Amino acid sequence: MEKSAGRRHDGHSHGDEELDDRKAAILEAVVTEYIGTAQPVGSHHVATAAGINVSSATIRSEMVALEREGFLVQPHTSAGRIPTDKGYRFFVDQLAEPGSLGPAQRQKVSRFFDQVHGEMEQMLERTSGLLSDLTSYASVVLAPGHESATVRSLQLVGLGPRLALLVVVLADGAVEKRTLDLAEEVPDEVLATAAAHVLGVAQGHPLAPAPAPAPTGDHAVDRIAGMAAAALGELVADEQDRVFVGGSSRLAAAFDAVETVRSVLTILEQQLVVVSLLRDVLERGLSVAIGTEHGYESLASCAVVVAPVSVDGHHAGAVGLLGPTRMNYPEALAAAQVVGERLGERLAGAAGTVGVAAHDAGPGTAQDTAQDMAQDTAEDTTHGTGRGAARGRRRRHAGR
Amino acid sequence: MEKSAGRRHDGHSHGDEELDDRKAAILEAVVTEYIGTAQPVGSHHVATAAGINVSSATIRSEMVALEREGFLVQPHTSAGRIPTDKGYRFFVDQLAEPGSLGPAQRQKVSRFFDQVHGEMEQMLERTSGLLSDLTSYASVVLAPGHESATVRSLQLVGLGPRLALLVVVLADGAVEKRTLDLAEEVPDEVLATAAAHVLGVAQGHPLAPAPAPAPTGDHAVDRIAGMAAAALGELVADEQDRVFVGGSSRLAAAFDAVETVRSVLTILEQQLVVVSLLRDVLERGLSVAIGTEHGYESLASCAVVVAPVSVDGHHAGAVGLLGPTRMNYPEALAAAQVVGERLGERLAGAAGTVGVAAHDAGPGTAQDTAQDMAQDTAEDTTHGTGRGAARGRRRRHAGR
DNA sequence: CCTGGCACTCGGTAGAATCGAGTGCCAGGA
DNA sequence: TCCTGGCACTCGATTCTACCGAGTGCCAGG
Repeated sequence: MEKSAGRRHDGHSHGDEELDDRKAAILEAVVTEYIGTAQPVGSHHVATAAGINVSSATIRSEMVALEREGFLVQPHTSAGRIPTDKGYRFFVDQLAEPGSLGPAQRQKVSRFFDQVHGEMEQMLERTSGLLSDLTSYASVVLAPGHESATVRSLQLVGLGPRLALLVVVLADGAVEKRTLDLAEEVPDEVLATAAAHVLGVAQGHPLAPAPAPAPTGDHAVDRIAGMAAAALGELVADEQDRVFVGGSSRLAAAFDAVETVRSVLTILEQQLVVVSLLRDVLERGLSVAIGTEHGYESLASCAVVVAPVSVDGHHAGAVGLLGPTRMNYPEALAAAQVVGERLGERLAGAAGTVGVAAHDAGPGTAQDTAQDMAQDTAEDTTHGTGRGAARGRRRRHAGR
Repeated sequence: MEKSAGRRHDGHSHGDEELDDRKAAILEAVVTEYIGTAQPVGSHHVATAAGINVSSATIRSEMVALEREGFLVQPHTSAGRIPTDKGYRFFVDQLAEPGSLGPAQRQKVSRFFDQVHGEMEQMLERTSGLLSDLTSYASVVLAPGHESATVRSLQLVGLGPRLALLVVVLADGAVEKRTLDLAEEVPDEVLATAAAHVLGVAQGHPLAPAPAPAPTGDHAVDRIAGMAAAALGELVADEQDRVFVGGSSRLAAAFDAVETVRSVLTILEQQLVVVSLLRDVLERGLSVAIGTEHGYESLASCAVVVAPVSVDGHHAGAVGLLGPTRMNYPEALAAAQVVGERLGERLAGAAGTVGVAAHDAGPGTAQDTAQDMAQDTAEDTTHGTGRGAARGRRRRHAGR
């Protein structure tokens, strides 16, 4: 082992190695084939792939090199090759064509966003269903936090003799609530006065821990106002990250080991984990995390595709896809990208000026929108690492 | 086949047949063993089971009869027996001892309900996690509908120039909201007036389609009031059934065929189906639906255990468990029963007088509560059919 | 009516044989 | 120097056989 005559065009060998065109083509063929069939790919298959014009023997020797460099592995001697995580990574960064959605899918998306209605929670939930439908992978939608949304309205509603509900409406349309145990009977007028008082302090500011309410003369009012103010603070801690998971049944189809399915489902159930997973990946500027690139052991056989949802320029949540490492990256990336974008537009519209979009837009309109979207996708899709990945490289075998 | 000398003590033979004690004991042994091991049970195993004092040969002949009558099946000749759905049904109705939770589990429940806090959605979600933890099955919590809850407060909050949010607070503490596209700019005062106007009509009544608001003089107010009233009607249709599913990863452990897992997960994702499933089962007065007893093909290998959640005497939602037909019925029934009851109490408390329970109740208190609960369970648990199932029958092998 | 005994069934396991996809290597040729 | 066809070899998957043993149905005797 460690044959001395290593074939490196490049001096350094950490991570983002270069591969000559032929190796790259072979790697691409292997990945593509394996994604499709889930079977180890042999040299012969690669030789017959489009765009490759060398014999299987040559391919074999190249494969040996690719294996030595960590892009491929053999499950056992005398079997075909399987891509490693590193192999997938190279594929995603350097090889995969942007890939746009098929027309049917594009139409699905357009139709969805034309027709979806209802409040944010419902919309996000359905969006996750859409993503999962488009791709056949499990999907995750991370709701935008309300960190920056300011308080628009605040109300105290009496529910029982000693029970009241604090209802806060934020500028982005979110409604938060919290029951307050008043400990003694409080007349409605006091509730109203206290609410008005707290609103005076909080209005226009984002939800934040306990903005101290200035004391009035009235003891009862002050007490209630204090409680409400404290509850405001708890609200922000309480319900900040909401996650919507869709299509978890797809996981069962994607993995054949029932144990894998179980462990992945377990992760998906822990919303905290899902949130930090998506956050981590996004923060590192990635849109794809393959295998062990994120830190979660039980997701070692999974890949995660994430796309940000931006409303008016700044990040507000994210959409993600969770599938096997042998997922169809181009498609998944395109789907996440498009849905994330459209969702962002939609959210901006809802909170801003446009309001609920016209239902039943005619087929003509839908068509146009789909066209725009296809454009966007083909041009803008940037998938890959944040570390200045070379873009627009290579485009062999032009004709599929 | 169709041996003429059928051994029926009883004349009629539809559904709820009687079994003599020995057959019943054998059936019970088979079910118990199979639930534990998931392996076909042979006559020898049954013979060594507690409470059975006949030879394996005798058991074999009894088993033949049980098979002929449809309580057992053989996967193939020369294998042990497996209970049929009918076998499980008999077991649940006639044989299974009520079964209470173990002390550790009881404590878990008590602790949970002592500590849980936050708003209803969050509580229900966690409750479903609790149930699933207790039993290792997937759990479903059906949120109480707001059909009977009356409107307490109604507010229109301006979000943008032509956008407002209708916020309705119901007497049970639920908050419903809906964005309204106002089509033109409307000053806040008009929104407030319109809201007050609609509230005058709707307050104290349950949410219902379009309670027509009487016209005032002001055209703008009337227009907004009309929109708000219409939105009220849509609210009731929109968000009526909320379902919380927990522990779906348990399904992967319960079934070994990945295809089964997939199809069950698919069902769980369709909330409508889950809702009507639980409803159906409850309506038929059952607390258990085994195999094909409910109509859903893809759940043929599942059993569903349901317990009602009643708040102040009337039904308000339900809790359910979904597992393989070879589930541990006594335990599942007890868990669902207890959690359903406690959840009901808790909900009644939240909407009524008690308010948020004291946190950090000392171990003494928790202990007492657990005791009460155990009592309740042992005495009251009625699991079985609505068709006047004979209760308190049979109790062989007293000493376990 | 129960029981021990007996012949029989048949799924599951183990081992041997076979198949074939795929490999590594090498000598010959462009 | 690099590619290619050829060849021996590996080894998982498949098939076949034998065999074990859990479990059965049946029957004669208690």
